[in-house]
Amino acid sequence: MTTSIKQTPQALNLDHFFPYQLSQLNAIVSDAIAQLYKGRYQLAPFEWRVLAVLGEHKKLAAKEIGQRTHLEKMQVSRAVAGLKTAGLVTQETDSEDRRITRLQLSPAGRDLYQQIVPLVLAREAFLLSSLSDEEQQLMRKLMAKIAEQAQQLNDLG
Amino acid sequence: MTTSIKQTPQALNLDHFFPYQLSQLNAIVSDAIAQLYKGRYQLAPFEWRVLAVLGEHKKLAAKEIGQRTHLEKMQVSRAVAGLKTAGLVTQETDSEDRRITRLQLSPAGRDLYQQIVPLVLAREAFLLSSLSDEEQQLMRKLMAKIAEQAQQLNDLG
DNA sequence: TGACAATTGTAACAAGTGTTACTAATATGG
DNA sequence: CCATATTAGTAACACTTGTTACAATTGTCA
Repeated sequence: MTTSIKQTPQALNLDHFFPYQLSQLNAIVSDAIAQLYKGRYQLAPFEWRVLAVLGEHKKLAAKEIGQRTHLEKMQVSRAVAGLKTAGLVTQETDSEDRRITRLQLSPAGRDLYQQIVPLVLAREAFLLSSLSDEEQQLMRKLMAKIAEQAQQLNDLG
Repeated sequence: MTTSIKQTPQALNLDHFFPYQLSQLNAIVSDAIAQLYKGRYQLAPFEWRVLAVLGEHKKLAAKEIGQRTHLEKMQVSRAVAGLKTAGLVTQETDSEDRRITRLQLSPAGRDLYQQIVPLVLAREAFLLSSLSDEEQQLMRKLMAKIAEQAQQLNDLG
């Protein structure tokens, strides 16, 4: 729209550069959430994500987990390995297609999930608590708009 | 504010979880920018960031670069090593304090900087182009608010 | 001064992540 | 059916990143 061509030599100030601001925000928000599962429950970020989807859906195949978490299958494999070692998930091969392994939370995993989820949601609420409901709505809307633009660029290669 | 205590078992849906949305947005926005310096100029993300601050300020110490880019000193060291190998920065030890090495862009580095900056700023503009000026202002304001909340959490440990 | 602490930057190692290759199982199609 | 292709998941390798330890230089205070 407003593609005004400037003659002045363009300068870049990182602190005012949107993608940089975004990555900084993401870093501290991620840290704020990671605190909850890292120290207390010894989970890695990907493990936490896998645990989260297994909490909502029981008996998922590894591939399905990957789709829901947007993780590569290898990342899922490693996260599952960690969670199995910790005794948080159980694995059984599908009886109809033995290539597939069905995963679900163990009782311990479910306990942990039910402990963490309220903490995590409370943090999310705290993070957003200085925004009004309208502002929260708007924030998500604006994020979606920007995501759409970025996706366009990435789709080109 | 609206901290209503719910009795219903809380559920977590990743796709509606704000920190997750944020990390997804950051990922695609980062990719959209990285395209510009990765393929064409063979720069790593940290190298690009170091280049960016050296473009605005000449003759910085490695430590100062770290402060401005929010990178660890080791990350700076490696980025600088890469940039030196590529002939984009020059290094000389400070005459007053020989622990310090003063860094600045080489002519080639400055050329590259001046090529990349317009591209990068144009992408930033495109990313934000579906937002009105007011929305852009608001977006930054909301991001700052959330960052403040998150920082609070992280400062506690 | 001169011994000890602090600072700057890098090297060396550990840990994590991505990429490719592979095994096991199932689908396809001549 | 049997050879080939495809799919699910993992192992093995290379590469990146983080952590710790260190050498070199300067500051500090008895």
